[in-house]
Amino acid sequence: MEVCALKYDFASIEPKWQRKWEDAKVFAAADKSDKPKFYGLIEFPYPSGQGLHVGHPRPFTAMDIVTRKKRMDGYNVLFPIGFDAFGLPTENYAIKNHVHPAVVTKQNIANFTRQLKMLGYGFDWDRVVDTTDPDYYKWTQWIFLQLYKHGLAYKTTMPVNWCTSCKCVLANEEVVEGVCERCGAPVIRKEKSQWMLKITEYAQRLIDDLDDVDFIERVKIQQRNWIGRSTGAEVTFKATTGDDIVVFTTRPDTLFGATYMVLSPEHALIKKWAPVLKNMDEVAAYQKAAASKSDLERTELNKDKTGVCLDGVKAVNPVNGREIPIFISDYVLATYGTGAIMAVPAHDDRDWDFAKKFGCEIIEVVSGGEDVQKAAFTAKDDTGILVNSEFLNGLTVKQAIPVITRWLEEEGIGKAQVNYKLRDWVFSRQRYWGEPIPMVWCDKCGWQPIPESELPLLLPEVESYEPTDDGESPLSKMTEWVNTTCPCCGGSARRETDTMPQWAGSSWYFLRYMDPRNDKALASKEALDYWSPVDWYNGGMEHTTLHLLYSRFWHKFLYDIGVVPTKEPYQKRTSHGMILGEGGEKMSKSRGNVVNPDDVVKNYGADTLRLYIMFIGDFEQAAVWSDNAVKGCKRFLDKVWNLAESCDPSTDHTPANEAGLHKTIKKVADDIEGMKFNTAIAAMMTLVGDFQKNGCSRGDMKTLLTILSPFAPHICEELWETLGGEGFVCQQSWPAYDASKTVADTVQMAVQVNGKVRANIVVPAGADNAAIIAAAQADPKVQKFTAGMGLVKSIVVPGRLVNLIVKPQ
RNA sequence: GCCGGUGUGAUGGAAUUGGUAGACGUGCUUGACUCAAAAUCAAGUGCCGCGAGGCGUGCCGGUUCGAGUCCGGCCACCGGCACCA
Repeated sequence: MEVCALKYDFASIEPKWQRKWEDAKVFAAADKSDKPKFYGLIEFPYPSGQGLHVGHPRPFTAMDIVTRKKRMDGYNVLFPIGFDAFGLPTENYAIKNHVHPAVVTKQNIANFTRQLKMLGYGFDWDRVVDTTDPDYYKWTQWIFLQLYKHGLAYKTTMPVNWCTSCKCVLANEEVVEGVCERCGAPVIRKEKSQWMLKITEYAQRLIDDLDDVDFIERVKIQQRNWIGRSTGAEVTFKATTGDDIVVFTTRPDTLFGATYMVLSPEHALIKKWAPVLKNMDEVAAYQKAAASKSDLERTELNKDKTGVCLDGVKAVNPVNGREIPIFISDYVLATYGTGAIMAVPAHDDRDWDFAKKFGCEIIEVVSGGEDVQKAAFTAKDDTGILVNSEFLNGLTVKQAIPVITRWLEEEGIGKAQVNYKLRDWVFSRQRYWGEPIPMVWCDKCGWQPIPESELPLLLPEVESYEPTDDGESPLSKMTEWVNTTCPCCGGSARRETDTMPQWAGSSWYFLRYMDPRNDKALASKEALDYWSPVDWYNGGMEHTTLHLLYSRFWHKFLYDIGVVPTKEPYQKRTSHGMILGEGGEKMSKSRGNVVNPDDVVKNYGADTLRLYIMFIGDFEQAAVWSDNAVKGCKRFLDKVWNLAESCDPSTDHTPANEAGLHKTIKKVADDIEGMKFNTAIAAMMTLVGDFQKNGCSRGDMKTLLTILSPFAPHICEELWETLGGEGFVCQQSWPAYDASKTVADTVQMAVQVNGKVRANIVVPAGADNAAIIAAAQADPKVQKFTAGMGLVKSIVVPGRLVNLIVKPQ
């Protein structure tokens, strides 16, 4: 990166104003104010050892611009920052370098703080939170206890991801395409006892309340898909052993076409049936094979259906009394619905594949498709008509579903049912660097929460941060910490040694900002009432189904127990595109295309970096970093600097600039609100071009500095001071926009003949259509195309164009 | 397979939502300044054509006085989910 000749000394100007802002506390939010409040939020960063990369400044600068504008509009603004500092990379670094993770975290936060201040963000630095601070995680633990007390936290044995090489449990996010993210070894499922949070209890509300918030549509869609609601029916089949087999189906209308059943390999009935199954050896072998399969083997790589038919038990189809075979197969998941299905091969692709392989009967019950012996007919709309289904015959699919559902209810063999793909949240990690789960196991009393008065439950010092060979948390080796007394009976008991996942601290941090030093509550009622909800939250799409969903869940719970005043935490959610390295690839150390903000600031200054990162393209789309294009923004700031030096101090008014100035005031304001930062900057570049042509007054310049200041705050403060402006430019009011000032005397209009542009004419503003058409027809270039033709029709779009439709006479 | 998104000059991207396609930036060309270079300033820059003019927003068709924008049918790339019954 080459260094341009210095036009202005950003290296001394920028720190100067950062110091002045901090000394004057211009960005501190007031706890009480007559002004309306505005709470702008960005996702707090994970303080990694690498420091900020250029991906961070995109959302940060955007929200900094928005909040600086809101202050100028007269709002009491809360724009906070903090650090989401628990997590694996820090722990791994600590293991490798034999440093305490807390020490590493402290260093990293210091470096991030330096970089964030270097970029001139208007954060309220008095409200910084750090999720690893005991004064903070005390309340994370407190929320967990409330969840437990309300029956939303429970411990259960369930299959988890297990890395065969690291011998440790992995979070879903740590499993990439079926292998361990760290070592590349295959990941299998292993039964382990885990703390779980009942997010599923909130599934419907998490869908419904999306209607009340202003989230960009793709976020809503992705959340709805992730929760995955489907409606259908539960139907009970009788087995020949007398047992009930309950299935979930979205297509109860196809019940007459159910020719076999499939249970997941883990289904509880199989154990019960073991004595009567003639091929139990084969069944057990299949179960074992399925259990040791990785997710990858079980899904993507394994399109071929496998399974075993149970020999000795059959099921009875309740609608027609027919005996049908029962299989086990791993294409039926234990964790969805009831873990059992009725198979309708004529109208389900998966069942059809299975039926073909295992020779099951395929009976058409919905007509309207191709031959069901050749392919399944799956249309759910009104194109299909029920056949071979007795009392359903002749109905469409849509009509048949309520009829059969009512029938099932009347017969007592089924009911309408809703299912969700969303699973409960696995909340345990066998790791050191996380919040200890404040629970105690007593052999007599079972799991007991520790008393709230004992919070925070501090993370103890340990010798080694590595998980044990059998995948237990490092805390399990701390016998003097683990061994404790039962809060219930006073007998000896053991502490939970698992810690919380990284998502815990980030699920409520925005509440702590409202009242960050409170030691009586996670935040005071007054602060929560005043600041809630977050007015505008911008963050990455990658957090849509994890952080964003988790924090909405916790917030709804806190609302239910009367802690927070709103059902939803965030009123508005937007999302930015990624910054890619040169060549259009993701920035990564291995590709060597990482851009360090420190270098850019050193060479061009923070204002140039801020401006460029906002000018780079559509905020919501991915954008490719270009060292070259940064220069354009530097040149623009140099021009602004030169103009301020050469502007006419004797006047505050230049008639030639008036219309452009007012148009730009409006354009920039609208574009900030609509996150179209790139076109806002383009408009200011155009205005500066006009200033260069027309000359400009000191007043013109001061107005420009005011609207440019949210984008490039340091240079604007400096020039504001030079031009004799009062106070800080960032504390000025946004300039008033006067629409009447933008009206010109004449307008240019395009003239089309038969839809093609042939000329441009200038007409007085407000000319009537007849005059415009006459002027158009009088233009020599137009006459060339209308000579000898008759005017059939004319269309006038005021201020834009006139279209003459002509035909040979 | 399902759900989203995107496709416009050499290039990053604009286009008041149906009204002059290519704003603004980069790059490139030419000129000024300079011994020279950088920086800066000025002019030019979608394609074909000397010109008049013609052609152009992934492809094919449609609606309209008028389509990048709307409708129908394809193609390509990106992101998310994925045996969810």
